[in-house]
Amino acid sequence: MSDVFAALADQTRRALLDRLFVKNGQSLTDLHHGMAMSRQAVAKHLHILETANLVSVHWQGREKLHYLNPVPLGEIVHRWVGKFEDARIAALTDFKQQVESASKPLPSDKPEEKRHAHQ
Amino acid sequence: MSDVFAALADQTRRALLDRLFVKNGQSLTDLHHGMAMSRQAVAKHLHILETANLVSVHWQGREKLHYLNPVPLGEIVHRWVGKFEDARIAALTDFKQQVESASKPLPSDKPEEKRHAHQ
DNA sequence: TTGACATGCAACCACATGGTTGCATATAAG
DNA sequence: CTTATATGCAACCATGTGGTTGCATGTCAA
Repeated sequence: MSDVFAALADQTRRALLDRLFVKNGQSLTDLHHGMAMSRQAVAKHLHILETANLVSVHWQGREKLHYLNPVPLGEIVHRWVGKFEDARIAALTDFKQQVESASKPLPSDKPEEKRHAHQ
Repeated sequence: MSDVFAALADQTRRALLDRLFVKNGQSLTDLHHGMAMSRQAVAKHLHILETANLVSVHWQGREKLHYLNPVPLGEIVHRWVGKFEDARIAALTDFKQQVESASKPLPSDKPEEKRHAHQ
């Protein structure tokens, strides 16, 4: 779970996933091509994606082909994000209720970055 | 974008979001209560969530109340998950095509963790 | 068999991250 | 006014992370 989010937190790894979107089943050398870092750095990123189960691997002779694995994202993230999605409307309503019941005028209809006297 | 994923990559921060999910609009002290770390550590985490726009803030006297902001999650993550979702079927098809065109028998109908002679 | 190619492993390094403590400041309460 | 409360800021520290380089190993092609 943390693995998936952590894997996605890196720009390079998202770029690798993007490249696999465009063309699935690429080797390390393929994916390294055009990247501004060493092959080993790319290999490390791919291993992280593999561990997070976002990429599956298939050996073919001396080449290790990388494939997108969309399943864990669909399962795990959807469940998490879904939770918040459901709360989307409720959150706004709750905010109004809570702030109004605290007898303070509403500065906006959404909890924005209203800086107070502090800092 | 990276901010959102990075913010979610930490267990403590997800726990904080969970607590705000249960009860929205809590102060730092509220959220610190029961956590096995210093108040300042919690404050740092909250600031990261604030920066990632996952939490909005509203000052009320000397209290800083924290509110869930589900919008960026909905927008950014959904877009990414959707991308994977769309590629779900395509990935399987692509894999079959590519492996078969490489004149190798298909070991399974999905690119699983088939370990080869390596390692 | 020999050489080129694709990958893996390990040591190392700079910087980011998550945590601490101490102290300062603003607000509420007596 | 004084004191307690809620938060912020800054220095500091251990560990994790993203990158490097060098070398070893497995596989394909002459």
